Amino acid sequence: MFALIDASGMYASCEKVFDPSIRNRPVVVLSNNDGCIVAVCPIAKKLGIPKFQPYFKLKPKLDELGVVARSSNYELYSDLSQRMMNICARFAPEQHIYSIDENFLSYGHYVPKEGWLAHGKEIRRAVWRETRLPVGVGFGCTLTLAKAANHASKRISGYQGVAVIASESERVHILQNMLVSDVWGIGRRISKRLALQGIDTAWQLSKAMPSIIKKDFSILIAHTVHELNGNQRFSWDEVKAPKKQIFSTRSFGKRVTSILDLKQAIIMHCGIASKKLRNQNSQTLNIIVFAHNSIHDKEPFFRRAAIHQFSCPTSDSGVISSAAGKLVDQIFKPGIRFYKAGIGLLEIVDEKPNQQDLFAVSNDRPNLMTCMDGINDRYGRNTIFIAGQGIEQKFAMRRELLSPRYTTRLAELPIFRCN
DNA sequence: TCTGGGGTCCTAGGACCC
DNA sequence: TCTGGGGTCCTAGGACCC
Repeated sequence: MFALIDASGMYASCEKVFDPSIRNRPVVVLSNNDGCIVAVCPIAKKLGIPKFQPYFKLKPKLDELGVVARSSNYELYSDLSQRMMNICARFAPEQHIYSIDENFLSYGHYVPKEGWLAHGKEIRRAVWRETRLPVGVGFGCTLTLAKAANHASKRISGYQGVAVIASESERVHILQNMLVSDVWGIGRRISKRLALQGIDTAWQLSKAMPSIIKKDFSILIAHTVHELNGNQRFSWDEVKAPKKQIFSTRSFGKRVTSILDLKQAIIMHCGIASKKLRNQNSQTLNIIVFAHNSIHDKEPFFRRAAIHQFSCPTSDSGVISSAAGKLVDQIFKPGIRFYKAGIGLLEIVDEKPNQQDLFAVSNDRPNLMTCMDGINDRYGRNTIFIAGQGIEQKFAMRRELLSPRYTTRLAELPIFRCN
């Protein structure tokens, strides 16, 4: 059995934890640079506020409806996320953290003596008691069914936060009440094409012939059909597998026109991406650096990218940054108002501690990296960093509606007055 | 005044090779 | 009468996720 646990409207819920004054109000959270709405609390959802729309376009409507908007406060969300993940991990032998607000649990053949429903309720209670985050819990014998049950736990009436697919009747009931576009792995495009074949619900998709689905769509969608029928195709090891590519990209708070600013941004991304690389015990054989202006600006679209191949695999922030810095010289063009830049590590390999190569000399300093990661894990990201990323970044993102970092900064601790 | 997210994986098609 | 291979690498774009 697998479980999928996720926090509903995670970012918006986090904002409510330490600010009682907005608990009963509609709240939305914005993406980087206050660009788009990326999280909507249940009250705002009922008002019909859509996700992934530019904030400035919706602002008049939000003001009219009295919706509270907040900038993304990642420091707060990642801290609460860690607490939530730690609590969930207590309930099963294995956990996979799928995103900041979602995690899978794998139970193997274990069956809780209180039953799955009671077990799910206990997880929900524990997370609520210890973090004040509302979570949905779904159980199923495949990852896709666990996802479906999780969806049902929040969207189908009668479940109140916990849904279990352990019997045929429950499977049928949930899949029949679920749109095909809500199935894990079925997005907007595919569901439109499925609709042309008369497939509108998850149940109808589960009844389709996998061989025909494979021919008309892809092997992945055919796997999904099997998974909906309780036949596992997406394995635990696969979802836990290390990433094959790692990207770090961001739009700037204001347009960047100087090569120094662009270099600082790129080197900052190298720090973020190489840390992710080390966290999964991998190394990379190459790096791509890219930057472009905005399609919304008046100038013609400009985008350039450059790739560097390393002579031997590396995960050293310094080695990666210095290669990236040279690539910036290749892609920079004076006069371009850069809107976004980033890097990608494209060819990722497993770390081999004692790899011998007579001709390629590694410049990696694993001890230094371990030390740097240790300090940053303990004292917070960017306690120490590669100097090339600059100390005061002029292009830093706009976050005009930022709430305090209640749980990670002493100076920003919440204070409640009792009368 | 101006403003438009971030990440991962896959595939089709072009360019090139023999 | 009509017909023409097979492989690798790279890139842009599509699709999905949250």
